[in-house]
Amino acid sequence: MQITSRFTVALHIFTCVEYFKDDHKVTSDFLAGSINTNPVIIRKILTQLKNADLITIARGTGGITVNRPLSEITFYDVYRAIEPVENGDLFHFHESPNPECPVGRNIHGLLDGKLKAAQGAMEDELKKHTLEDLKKEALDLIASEK
Amino acid sequence: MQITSRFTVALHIFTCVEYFKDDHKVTSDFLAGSINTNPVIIRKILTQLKNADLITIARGTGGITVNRPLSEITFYDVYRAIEPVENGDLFHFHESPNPECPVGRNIHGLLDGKLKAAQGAMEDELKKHTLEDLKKEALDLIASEK
DNA sequence: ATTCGTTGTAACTCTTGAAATTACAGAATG
DNA sequence: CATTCTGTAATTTCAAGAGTTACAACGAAT
Repeated sequence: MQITSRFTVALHIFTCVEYFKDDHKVTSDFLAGSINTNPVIIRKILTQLKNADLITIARGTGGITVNRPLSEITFYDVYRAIEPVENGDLFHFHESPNPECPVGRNIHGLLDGKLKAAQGAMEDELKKHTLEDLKKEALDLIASEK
Repeated sequence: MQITSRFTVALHIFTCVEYFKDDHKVTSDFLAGSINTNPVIIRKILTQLKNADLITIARGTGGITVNRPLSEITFYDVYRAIEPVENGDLFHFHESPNPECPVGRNIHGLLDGKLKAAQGAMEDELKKHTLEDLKKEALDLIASEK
């Protein structure tokens, strides 16, 4: 199983908002065009980002405002906003090992810490990158195209 | 989305094999009892572990042999054997961003490295633990129960 | 050689979740 | 109040995990 593409879509959204905010009104329709998906998908993701207090959305007129300086929003913040995964666990444990088996009743205790550590390592890596980095790199990369 | 429980089941299997090998014949039925699932599920996972050359399975008589010293099998080896995830990518990227959009045609280049790094951090953490560690900790923990 | 206990696998169901789509009500602005 | 968006419900499609049944293939013991 993979982590949903809504996460990369969310990062794509932020990049578009920054890149286009002075030239176009950035609506869900506009974003859907760049990302090549359905506007409703975009709106659902925007709602998640809004619920996480990362952005503000203007109704009627349309338009997205980022609530914090880009340098203070990490990939992890976006990841958490998007992944409503069951109590945040990356690894899905088999539900009901047999408590009458010595291995079965201890397997959780044996593995939980290690799995959490692996998940934590991934998340810490996501914390290293901010939307500010992403914006800068995007501008550089697009500039170098020409 | 979460990583399939087949991974924790696989680790459970290895622990059982080591813990019970002198007392019981460890068959897929026996394992299914400890893990509390269906024997066919176990057999499918065993087949994956066999294909990864981690174990040998005796037909007819039943029984599982680990092919390498436990200290030379890491959690990552088991993870790779179990997760047949599309070209090994943890993060699922949205398929077809618009190539006519400057952001759309560059988003992959911008994110791929960072996502790989995050995945790599998680995998490196899994590489730190071997089945030998798991066996020892299991024996300790079960001994401390009494 | 036959029987018996296992494994290997196909086929099917059930459930869940992502993604996409349609439709329309609600809100803001000119 | 008309226009332009967002918010959201309802529905469909698709893929994958997990579980189950059924049975063929295999190996060892008697």
